[in-house]
Amino acid sequence: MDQRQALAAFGALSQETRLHIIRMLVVSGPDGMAAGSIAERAEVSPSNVSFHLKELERSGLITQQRESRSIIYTANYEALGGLIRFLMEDCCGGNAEICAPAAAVAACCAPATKEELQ
Amino acid sequence: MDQRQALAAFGALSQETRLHIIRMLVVSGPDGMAAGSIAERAEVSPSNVSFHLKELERSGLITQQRESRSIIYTANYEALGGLIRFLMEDCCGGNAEICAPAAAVAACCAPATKEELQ
DNA sequence: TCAACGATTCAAGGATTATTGAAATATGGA
DNA sequence: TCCATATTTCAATAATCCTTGAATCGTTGA
Repeated sequence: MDQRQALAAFGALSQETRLHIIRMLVVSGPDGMAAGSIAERAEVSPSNVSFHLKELERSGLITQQRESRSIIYTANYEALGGLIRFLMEDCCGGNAEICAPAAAVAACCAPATKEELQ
Repeated sequence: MDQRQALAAFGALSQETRLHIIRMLVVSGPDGMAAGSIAERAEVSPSNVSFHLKELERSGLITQQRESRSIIYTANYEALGGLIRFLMEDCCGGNAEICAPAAAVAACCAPATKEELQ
């Protein structure tokens, strides 16, 4: 993830509806969610959700794929991980005081595999 | 860090000049930087840097303190760490696939202390 | 082919954010 | 007190973003 992508991703996450959408999509995993379901659960109009989904896709945080009549949106785990990494390394310079507590949090809920730790 | 603060922080980081400022302030550490020095190194006008510094302060990512004629701005390490934590836990639900690689990065450059790992 | 469904696009309007330069404020020293 | 320095505030303009509802597009099944 380069700076250009990070700026777009930060902008995407700075809006309440979009942050809500990202959360839902992370929870729903690889199956993703149809635009209509997202609109319903986020309680926004179809055209409004479409606007925000486009913004999120532009930032690379989600991807779409058509499935019959529906369009299924899925969180891009790699991009989200890349953004966290950008925030830690590129933005905060790997500063221990900033990153160590965050790393501790991650270590608690999801220990990294050997491969990932190399 | 609650959602309201996180939204403001993401918005603050979504602008090139402000991201640049945060980077500089993280590097300069507890000593911080005077508004004038920031403006000079970021190559923006004093009034423009003042606008962005106010925005960053409003988001909680930096703090200010007057030192004689200068106003010194300092990165708020706690807030930055809190934002990373928010991104991992609240936004990404502690998802292993997303958080583990990021945790690995942090583990490389700045191992957490025993206390932080508890 | 036609109607219904799921979703996007478009245009208009309002709201927020960014930039600029001039004026104002606060501080310290002569 | 007066001037210079460091910075902010203000007003005006430009640019971007958000919301809304109507129109459009692609897909499916009758």
